[in-house]
Amino acid sequence: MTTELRADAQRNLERVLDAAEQAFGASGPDVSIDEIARLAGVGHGTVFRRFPTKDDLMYAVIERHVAQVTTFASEALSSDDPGEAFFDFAQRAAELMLSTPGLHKCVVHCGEKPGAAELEELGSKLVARAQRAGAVRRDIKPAEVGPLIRAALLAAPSGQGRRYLDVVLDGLRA
Amino acid sequence: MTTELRADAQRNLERVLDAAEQAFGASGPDVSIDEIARLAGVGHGTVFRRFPTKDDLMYAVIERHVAQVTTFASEALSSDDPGEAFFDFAQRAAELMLSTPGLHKCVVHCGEKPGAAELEELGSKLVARAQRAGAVRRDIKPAEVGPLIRAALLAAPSGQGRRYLDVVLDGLRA
DNA sequence: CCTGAAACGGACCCTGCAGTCCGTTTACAA
DNA sequence: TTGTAAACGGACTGCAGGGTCCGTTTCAGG
Repeated sequence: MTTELRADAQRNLERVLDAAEQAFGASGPDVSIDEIARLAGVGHGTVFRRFPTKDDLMYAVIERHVAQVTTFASEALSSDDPGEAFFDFAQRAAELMLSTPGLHKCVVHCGEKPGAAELEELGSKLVARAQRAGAVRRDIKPAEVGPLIRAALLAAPSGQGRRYLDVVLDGLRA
Repeated sequence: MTTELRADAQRNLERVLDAAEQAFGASGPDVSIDEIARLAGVGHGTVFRRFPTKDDLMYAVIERHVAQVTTFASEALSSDDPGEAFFDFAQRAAELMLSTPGLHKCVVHCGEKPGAAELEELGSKLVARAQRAGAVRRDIKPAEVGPLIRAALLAAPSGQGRRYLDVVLDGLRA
């Protein structure tokens, strides 16, 4: 990819992103940059050189996860059972979310979407297809599905995420 | 009630509570005490004399609302259609929550429950009764219902709260 | 090596906010 | 009216966290 960077810079960039992912994922948007820098074994000036703003760093971390979920979505789209594809996708995406509870709060904090245009589109297709197939209720817009699921997982008191998700998914069925 | 207070103190106490309710209700737990004091037309020292800690103030505000919801619950318990009672109650409670979106975040912030023991109990009865009557799915614990509904409303992008609630309530039906 | 540019990291600045203190004001009772 | 205890409110403190600066270190090409 972008390898216009000096070797040490590249290395530190990765360390910072890893640390940030871990920290934000565990504790949400309120972790301090100092904490992240400490985790990364780096001065906090170094963090700010790469990401002029705390929010920029958060965006970057979220983008990584969004990319992951996006591949889930495109895989699901290649399945030929629309209903099953949708619910399986939701399951997998939720799984990922459950492993990094703090990131939800970050997403909320960011007025949503860093680089989610593509995911948005794939997701919409996925939902629309499932609705056409009669597997998902019609009175809901594709864009609302994500927030709803995220909300359920957010409120789930650790360990209960699965059951909360089930309730919401059942609520989405036609 | 507690009228061991000088007249002006009593008056200011109410102003502070009103202002805090409005501020927390609108913007969540991050509003500053200064802002609340300003809204109440009071020095912020006055706020701290009554509520030694910001969290204490938040508790007080939440307690008010909890009391309100508790009366809803006890009214619902006196109805003789368990299913309808439950879903009506949820509707009314949600209505109240929707009018003060920031308060949810406060509740989350407070590690839950300030004075919710009674509500907890009434709510549990309400849910259990509805489950016995076959109106609500059995694989959910009464204590989980509140958080689930709160979550859906939290994630709803203003105006959509109603639809989100419907999804969750449908998910709860047997 | 040697050298210049790039990267480093911690000292530093600044803002915002929770919580304290104390001199002044106000309610109320005698 | 007046004395006093309660209440007031704003100045002040301490701290945490975001963001900047710059002297020092490290990489990489010649």
